Amino acid sequence: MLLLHLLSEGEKYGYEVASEMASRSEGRYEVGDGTLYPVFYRLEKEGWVEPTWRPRERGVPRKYYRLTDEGRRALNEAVTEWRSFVDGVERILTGGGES
Amino acid sequence: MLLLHLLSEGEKYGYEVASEMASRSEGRYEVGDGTLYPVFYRLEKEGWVEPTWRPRERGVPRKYYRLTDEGRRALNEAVTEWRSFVDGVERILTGGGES
DNA sequence: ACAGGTATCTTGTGTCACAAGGTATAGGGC
DNA sequence: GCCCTATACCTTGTGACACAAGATACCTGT
Repeated sequence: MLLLHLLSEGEKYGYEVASEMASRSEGRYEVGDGTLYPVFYRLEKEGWVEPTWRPRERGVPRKYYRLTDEGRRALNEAVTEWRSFVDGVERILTGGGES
Repeated sequence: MLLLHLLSEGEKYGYEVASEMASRSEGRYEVGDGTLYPVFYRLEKEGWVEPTWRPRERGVPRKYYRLTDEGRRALNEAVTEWRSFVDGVERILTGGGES
């Protein structure tokens, strides 16, 4: 979901997303690349993102991912589901418990 | 965390907790017993809960779990961590993204 | 030359949620 | 008496996944 969201801001490549996750979360969500790339593959398999290799004059080529329309739908759905989940947990957590 | 919280309301047994999860969440978190019991074992191994077998005049005996002081500390810590996590996700989710 | 940052990918490990199956007791319907 | 359902506990196997570690390759600064 977070990956899809970051891509909704525009085409990005893996390393960039990883850096953004780390900086935006102030170092609390340092997702390693060994975790990141498999997630991209899953999203691609679902048809939610589309990769494009962009060679550069200098440096190794970058694989940019673009969010598809399907992906945007999936993102909205995922966010709704996430918020519902959080609400549910909070309802159990605040329901009658003392501590 | 949810298990610990439910036990913080008083000694409970497995089947009871599963039912409460389902009813409180209005059927959205139906955790099966094949999931539940292993969780109890993990909590017990950490010293956060303590089981007591209570035989009944009728029916199979029930295994009640009680939250320890250690468990109460762990619960508070887990809730704090959970809220921090949710805040972090929300920060990424609302930070500059259009949809 | 070499160290460190950029950039992608693969493999192996351990954890865990869940489904499915097993055991046992009790009550209700036929 | 017999089956079905509900209660109540437990175990095993499967599949998914997060993560660490390692591999490859290019570029920059010292």
